[in-house]
Amino acid sequence: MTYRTSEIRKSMPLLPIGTVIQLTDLTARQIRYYEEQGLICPHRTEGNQRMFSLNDVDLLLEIKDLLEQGLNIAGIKKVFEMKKEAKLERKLDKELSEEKIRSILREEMKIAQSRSQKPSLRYADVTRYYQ
DNA sequence: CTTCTAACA
DNA sequence: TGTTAGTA
Repeated sequence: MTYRTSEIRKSMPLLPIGTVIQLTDLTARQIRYYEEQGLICPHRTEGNQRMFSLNDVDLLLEIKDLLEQGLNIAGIKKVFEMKKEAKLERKLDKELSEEKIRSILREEMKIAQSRSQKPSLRYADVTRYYQ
């Protein structure tokens, strides 16, 4: 299973608030309040009922943990924003390295083609990973 | 019976 | 944050 499909599963809104209460030991009041403060954003059904994903549960457990460590809502917001920035940076780094790999493969193919009309074994290997 | 919003002794 | 009232 790919990383992306597992992320889709974790983002799928499946749990009603009652289940989340059991999973987190938070009260309904607390969960709704954290949403009101913008820390979480659970999906809503047609009947306006909240449906939480596994990611939402993880987020709530993290909120609970940070709260127990003495942080207030504002502090938690800052922590989340920092994580968001860190994710963005890692994404940019990843994209850069992938582009780097592609450019190397392009060079490899040029070299391989200039040496013979028939693709070399190495050239065949390379093309499997290119586009 | 569960969940939602709004309000407050 | 707890709790309650009145809904859906």
